[in-house]
Amino acid sequence: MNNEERLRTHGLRVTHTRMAVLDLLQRSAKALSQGDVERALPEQADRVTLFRVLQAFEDSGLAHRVLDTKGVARYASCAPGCSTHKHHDVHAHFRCTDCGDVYCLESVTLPKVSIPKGFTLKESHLQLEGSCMTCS
Amino acid sequence: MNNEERLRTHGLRVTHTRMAVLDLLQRSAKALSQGDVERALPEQADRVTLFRVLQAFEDSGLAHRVLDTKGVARYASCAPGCSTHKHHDVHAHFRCTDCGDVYCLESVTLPKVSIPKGFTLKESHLQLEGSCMTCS
DNA sequence: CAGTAACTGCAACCGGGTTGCAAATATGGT
DNA sequence: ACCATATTTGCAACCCGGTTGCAGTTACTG
Repeated sequence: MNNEERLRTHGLRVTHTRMAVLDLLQRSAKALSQGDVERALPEQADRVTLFRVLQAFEDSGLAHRVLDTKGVARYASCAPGCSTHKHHDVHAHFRCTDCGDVYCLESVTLPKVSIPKGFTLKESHLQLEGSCMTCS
Repeated sequence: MNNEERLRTHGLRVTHTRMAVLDLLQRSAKALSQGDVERALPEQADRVTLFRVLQAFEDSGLAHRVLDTKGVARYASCAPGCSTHKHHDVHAHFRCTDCGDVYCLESVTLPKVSIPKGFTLKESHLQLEGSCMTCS
Protein backbone atom coordinates (compact mmCIF):
# COMPACT_ATOMS: atom_id res chain seq x y z
CA MET A 1 0.00 0.00 0.00
CA ASN A 2 1.45 3.36 -0.97
CA ASN A 3 1.21 6.54 1.05
CA GLU A 4 -1.69 7.94 -0.93
CA GLU A 5 -3.82 4.90 -0.14
CA ARG A 6 -2.56 4.95 3.41
CA LEU A 7 -3.84 8.49 3.91
CA ARG A 8 -7.18 7.63 2.36
CA THR A 9 -7.77 4.49 4.36
CA HIS A 10 -7.17 6.51 7.51
CA GLY A 11 -9.81 9.01 6.50
CA LEU A 12 -7.48 11.82 5.50
CA ARG A 13 -7.47 13.79 2.26
CA VAL A 14 -4.40 13.60 0.10
CA THR A 15 -2.48 16.87 0.08
CA HIS A 16 1.04 17.86 -0.81
CA THR A 17 2.07 18.57 2.76
CA ARG A 18 0.63 15.36 4.15
CA MET A 19 2.30 13.26 1.48
CA ALA A 20 5.62 14.97 2.13
CA VAL A 21 5.41 14.61 5.91
CA LEU A 22 4.29 10.98 5.75
CA ASP A 23 7.12 10.19 3.38
CA LEU A 24 9.57 11.94 5.66
CA LEU A 25 8.43 10.07 8.76
CA GLN A 26 8.69 6.73 7.02
CA ARG A 27 12.20 7.34 5.83
CA SER A 28 13.42 8.46 9.22
CA ALA A 29 14.92 6.06 11.72
CA LYS A 30 14.26 8.58 14.48
CA ALA A 31 11.15 10.23 15.79
CA LEU A 32 10.90 13.78 14.43
CA SER A 33 9.69 16.93 16.14
CA GLN A 34 7.55 19.50 14.39
CA GLY A 35 10.65 21.65 14.05
CA ASP A 36 12.59 18.77 12.52
CA VAL A 37 9.86 18.27 9.92
CA GLU A 38 9.68 22.00 9.23
CA ARG A 39 13.39 22.12 8.51
CA ALA A 40 13.50 18.90 6.50
CA LEU A 41 10.62 19.70 4.18
CA PRO A 42 11.65 20.91 0.71
CA GLU A 43 8.87 23.48 0.21
CA GLN A 44 8.10 25.19 3.47
CA ALA A 45 4.70 24.86 5.06
CA ASP A 46 3.15 26.93 7.80
CA ARG A 47 4.04 25.67 11.25
CA VAL A 48 0.37 25.53 12.22
CA THR A 49 -0.33 23.32 9.23
CA LEU A 50 2.48 20.98 10.22
CA PHE A 51 1.16 20.95 13.76
CA ARG A 52 -2.26 19.94 12.49
CA VAL A 53 -0.90 17.41 10.02
CA LEU A 54 1.06 15.66 12.76
CA GLN A 55 -1.95 15.88 15.03
CA ALA A 56 -4.13 14.32 12.33
CA PHE A 57 -1.57 11.56 11.81
CA GLU A 58 -1.62 10.73 15.47
CA ASP A 59 -5.39 10.83 15.75
CA SER A 60 -5.84 8.63 12.71
CA GLY A 61 -3.18 6.13 13.71
CA LEU A 62 -0.63 6.95 11.03
CA ALA A 63 2.00 8.07 13.53
CA HIS A 64 2.61 7.87 17.24
CA ARG A 65 3.93 10.52 19.53
CA VAL A 66 6.76 10.42 22.06
CA LEU A 67 8.13 13.17 24.23
CA ASP A 68 11.87 13.77 24.09
CA THR A 69 14.01 14.59 27.10
CA LYS A 70 12.94 18.24 26.88
CA GLY A 71 9.26 17.37 26.79
CA VAL A 72 8.92 18.23 23.11
CA ALA A 73 6.64 16.01 21.01
CA ARG A 74 8.26 13.83 18.39
CA TYR A 75 6.49 11.68 15.84
CA ALA A 76 7.31 8.37 14.24
CA SER A 77 5.31 6.49 11.64
CA CYS A 78 3.21 3.65 13.00
CA ALA A 79 3.28 0.02 12.06
CA PRO A 80 0.75 -0.79 9.30
CA GLY A 81 -1.63 -2.38 11.82
CA CYS A 82 -2.44 0.84 13.67
CA SER A 83 -5.81 2.50 13.23
CA THR A 84 -7.80 5.37 14.67
CA HIS A 85 -7.07 5.65 18.37
CA LYS A 86 -5.95 2.06 18.45
CA HIS A 87 -2.21 2.36 18.49
CA HIS A 88 -0.01 -0.64 18.86
CA ASP A 89 2.75 1.47 20.24
CA VAL A 90 4.09 -1.23 22.47
CA HIS A 91 7.79 -0.82 21.88
CA ALA A 92 10.39 0.98 23.94
CA HIS A 93 11.88 4.35 23.09
CA PHE A 94 15.51 5.32 23.41
CA ARG A 95 16.26 8.96 24.08
CA CYS A 96 19.80 10.15 23.55
CA THR A 97 20.78 12.55 26.32
CA ASP A 98 23.48 14.06 24.12
CA CYS A 99 21.68 14.94 20.89
CA GLY A 100 18.10 14.54 22.11
CA ASP A 101 17.14 12.15 19.32
CA VAL A 102 14.50 9.52 19.93
CA TYR A 103 14.63 6.03 18.45
CA CYS A 104 11.94 3.36 18.47
CA LEU A 105 13.31 0.04 19.69
CA GLU A 106 10.96 -2.57 18.28
CA SER A 107 13.04 -5.35 19.74
CA VAL A 108 12.57 -4.41 23.38
CA THR A 109 9.37 -5.81 24.82
CA LEU A 110 7.51 -4.30 27.72
CA PRO A 111 7.31 -6.08 31.04
CA LYS A 112 4.05 -6.90 32.74
CA VAL A 113 3.65 -4.87 35.88
CA SER A 114 1.22 -4.91 38.75
CA ILE A 115 0.11 -1.57 40.11
CA PRO A 116 -1.44 -0.49 43.40
CA LYS A 117 -5.18 -0.92 43.68
CA GLY A 118 -7.22 2.13 42.84
CA PHE A 119 -5.19 2.74 39.72
CA THR A 120 -6.37 1.58 36.31
CA LEU A 121 -3.58 0.85 33.87
CA LYS A 122 -4.17 1.64 30.21
CA GLU A 123 -0.73 1.97 28.67
CA SER A 124 2.86 1.54 29.65
CA HIS A 125 5.89 3.15 28.13
CA LEU A 126 9.49 2.19 28.64
CA GLN A 127 11.85 5.09 28.10
CA LEU A 128 15.54 4.32 27.88
CA GLU A 129 18.18 6.99 28.11
CA GLY A 130 21.82 7.10 27.20
CA SER A 131 23.92 7.78 24.14
CA CYS A 132 22.98 6.79 20.61
CA MET A 133 25.37 5.22 18.10
CA THR A 134 26.55 8.54 16.72
CA CYS A 135 27.07 10.23 20.08
CA SER A 136 28.73 7.53 22.16
CA MET B 1 17.09 14.84 59.72
CA ASN B 2 14.86 17.89 59.34
CA ASN B 3 14.50 19.97 56.20
CA GLU B 4 16.92 22.64 57.34
CA GLU B 5 19.72 20.12 57.76
CA ARG B 6 18.67 18.47 54.53
CA LEU B 7 19.16 21.70 52.62
CA ARG B 8 22.52 22.32 54.28
CA THR B 9 23.90 18.85 53.68
CA HIS B 10 23.04 19.26 50.01
CA GLY B 11 24.99 22.50 49.85
CA LEU B 12 22.04 24.87 49.68
CA ARG B 13 21.39 27.91 51.84
CA VAL B 14 18.32 27.88 53.99
CA THR B 15 15.72 30.36 52.76
CA HIS B 16 12.01 30.78 53.30
CA THR B 17 11.06 29.74 49.80
CA ARG B 18 13.27 26.67 49.78
CA MET B 19 11.97 25.49 53.13
CA ALA B 20 8.39 25.97 51.98
CA VAL B 21 8.91 24.19 48.68
CA LEU B 22 10.80 21.30 50.24
CA ASP B 23 8.08 20.89 52.84
CA LEU B 24 5.43 20.98 50.14
CA LEU B 25 7.15 18.35 48.03
CA GLN B 26 7.55 16.03 50.96
CA ARG B 27 3.91 16.25 51.96
CA SER B 28 2.65 15.62 48.45
CA ALA B 29 1.89 12.13 47.21
CA LYS B 30 2.12 13.41 43.66
CA ALA B 31 4.86 15.04 41.65
CA LEU B 32 4.23 18.79 41.44
CA SER B 33 4.79 21.16 38.55
CA GLN B 34 6.21 24.62 39.03
CA GLY B 35 2.69 25.96 38.57
CA ASP B 36 1.36 23.59 41.23
CA VAL B 37 3.97 24.81 43.68
CA GLU B 38 3.29 28.43 42.81
CA ARG B 39 -0.41 27.98 43.55
CA ALA B 40 0.09 25.91 46.69
CA LEU B 41 2.57 28.20 48.37
CA PRO B 42 1.12 30.46 51.11
CA GLU B 43 3.19 33.55 50.40
CA GLN B 44 3.75 33.91 46.69
CA ALA B 45 7.24 33.77 45.28
CA ASP B 46 8.45 34.83 41.86
CA ARG B 47 8.07 32.14 39.26
CA VAL B 48 11.71 32.47 38.28
CA THR B 49 12.71 31.87 41.87
CA LEU B 50 10.57 28.76 42.03
CA PHE B 51 12.07 27.62 38.76
CA ARG B 52 15.55 28.01 40.21
CA VAL B 53 14.65 26.45 43.54
CA LEU B 54 13.29 23.36 41.81
CA GLN B 55 16.32 23.34 39.55
CA ALA B 56 18.62 23.52 42.56
CA PHE B 57 16.73 20.71 44.25
CA GLU B 58 17.16 18.52 41.22
CA ASP B 59 20.84 19.36 40.81
CA SER B 60 21.59 18.70 44.45
CA GLY B 61 19.61 15.50 44.64
CA LEU B 62 16.79 16.73 46.85
CA ALA B 63 14.13 16.11 44.24
CA HIS B 64 13.78 14.30 40.99
CA ARG B 65 12.03 15.42 37.85
CA VAL B 66 9.45 13.69 35.69
CA LEU B 67 7.62 14.94 32.64
CA ASP B 68 3.85 14.68 32.69
CA THR B 69 1.73 13.70 29.67
CA LYS B 70 1.94 17.25 28.34
CA GLY B 71 5.72 17.37 28.64
CA VAL B 72 5.65 19.70 31.63
CA ALA B 73 8.25 19.09 34.35
CA ARG B 74 7.02 17.85 37.70
CA TYR B 75 9.08 17.36 40.83
CA ALA B 76 8.92 14.88 43.68
CA SER B 77 11.14 14.71 46.73
CA CYS B 78 13.90 12.15 46.56
CA ALA B 79 14.58 9.27 48.90
CA PRO B 80 17.04 10.26 51.65
CA GLY B 81 19.84 8.38 49.90
CA CYS B 82 20.04 10.66 46.89
CA SER B 83 22.93 13.07 46.51
CA THR B 84 24.31 15.47 43.97
CA HIS B 85 23.75 14.10 40.50
CA LYS B 86 23.47 10.62 41.90
CA HIS B 87 19.78 10.00 41.86
CA HIS B 88 18.30 6.69 42.82
CA ASP B 89 15.23 7.41 40.80
CA VAL B 90 14.64 3.81 39.88
CA HIS B 91 10.93 3.55 40.45
CA ALA B 92 8.09 3.75 37.95
CA HIS B 93 5.82 6.74 37.43
CA PHE B 94 2.09 6.64 36.93
CA ARG B 95 0.58 9.44 34.87
CA CYS B 96 -3.18 9.90 35.05
CA THR B 97 -4.52 10.70 31.60
CA ASP B 98 -7.60 12.32 33.12
CA CYS B 99 -6.22 14.81 35.62
CA GLY B 100 -2.58 14.76 34.51
CA ASP B 101 -1.23 13.99 37.96
CA VAL B 102 1.95 11.98 38.34
CA TYR B 103 2.54 9.47 41.11
CA CYS B 104 5.75 7.70 42.04
CA LEU B 105 5.24 3.96 42.34
CA GLU B 106 8.03 2.74 44.57
CA SER B 107 6.68 -0.80 44.48
CA VAL B 108 7.12 -1.32 40.75
CA THR B 109 10.60 -2.45 39.84
CA LEU B 110 12.24 -1.88 36.50
CA PRO B 111 13.00 -4.77 34.21
CA LYS B 112 16.44 -5.42 32.82
CA VAL B 113 16.50 -4.80 29.10
CA SER B 114 19.00 -5.48 26.37
CA ILE B 115 19.41 -2.81 23.74
CA PRO B 116 20.81 -2.84 20.20
CA LYS B 117 24.58 -2.49 19.95
CA GLY B 118 25.85 1.00 19.37
CA PHE B 119 23.56 2.36 22.07
CA THR B 120 24.82 2.97 25.60
CA LEU B 121 22.16 2.69 28.28
CA LYS B 122 22.40 4.99 31.27
CA GLU B 123 18.90 5.16 32.71
CA SER B 124 15.54 3.56 32.15
CA HIS B 125 12.17 4.96 33.05
CA LEU B 126 8.91 3.08 33.15
CA GLN B 127 5.93 5.35 32.57
CA LEU B 128 2.50 3.93 33.25
CA GLU B 129 -0.66 5.63 32.07
CA GLY B 130 -4.28 5.26 33.05
CA SER B 131 -6.62 6.63 35.68
CA CYS B 132 -5.67 7.40 39.25
CA MET B 133 -7.76 6.47 42.29
CA THR B 134 -9.70 9.71 42.28
CA CYS B 135 -10.44 9.75 38.55
CA SER B 136 -11.32 6.13 37.82
C1' DC C 1 -17.70 21.03 -13.18
C1' DA C 2 -20.27 22.79 -9.29
C1' DG C 3 -21.10 22.31 -4.19
C1' DT C 4 -19.41 21.15 0.10
C1' DA C 5 -16.58 19.67 3.58
C1' DA C 6 -11.85 19.54 4.62
C1' DC C 7 -7.57 21.68 4.71
C1' DT C 8 -4.26 25.64 4.79
C1' DG C 9 -2.16 30.10 6.10
C1' DC C 10 -2.11 34.01 8.93
C1' DA C 11 -2.31 36.60 13.09
C1' DA C 12 -2.39 36.17 17.58
C1' DC C 13 -2.31 34.30 22.17
C1' DC C 14 -0.73 31.25 26.06
C1' DG C 15 2.32 29.13 29.27
C1' DG C 16 6.68 26.98 30.47
C1' DG C 17 11.46 27.55 30.32
C1' DT C 18 15.45 30.60 30.52
C1' DT C 19 18.84 34.64 30.91
C1' DG C 20 21.00 39.06 32.77
C1' DC C 21 21.24 42.21 36.13
C1' DA C 22 20.57 44.81 40.28
C1' DA C 23 18.79 44.53 44.97
C1' DA C 24 18.24 41.69 49.08
C1' DT C 25 19.82 38.15 52.21
C1' DA C 26 22.23 33.99 54.45
C1' DT C 27 26.44 32.63 56.19
C1' DG C 28 31.40 32.62 58.08
C1' DG C 29 34.95 35.31 60.32
C1' DT C 30 36.18 39.01 63.69
C1' DA D 1 26.83 41.81 67.07
C1' DC D 2 28.62 43.31 62.74
C1' DC D 3 30.88 43.15 58.32
C1' DA D 4 32.27 41.22 53.98
C1' DT D 5 31.09 38.18 50.52
C1' DA D 6 29.01 34.78 47.91
C1' DT D 7 24.34 33.23 47.21
C1' DT D 8 19.75 33.91 46.32
C1' DT D 9 15.82 36.61 44.86
C1' DG D 10 12.77 39.58 41.94
C1' DC D 11 12.02 41.87 37.80
C1' DA D 12 11.91 42.59 32.91
C1' DA D 13 12.37 40.46 28.98
C1' DC D 14 12.88 36.93 25.60
C1' DC D 15 12.34 32.34 23.08
C1' DC D 16 9.86 28.40 21.64
C1' DG D 17 6.31 24.93 21.29
C1' DG D 18 1.53 24.43 21.44
C1' DT D 19 -3.05 26.12 20.28
C1' DT D 20 -7.28 28.76 18.54
C1' DG D 21 -10.29 31.51 15.24
C1' DC D 22 -11.12 32.86 10.96
C1' DA D 23 -10.99 33.67 6.12
C1' DG D 24 -9.34 31.91 1.84
C1' DT D 25 -8.11 27.71 -0.79
C1' DT D 26 -8.29 23.00 -2.18
C1' DA D 27 -9.69 17.96 -2.51
C1' DC D 28 -13.33 15.02 -3.15
C1' DT D 29 -18.50 13.74 -4.42
C1' DG D 30 -22.00 13.39 -7.53
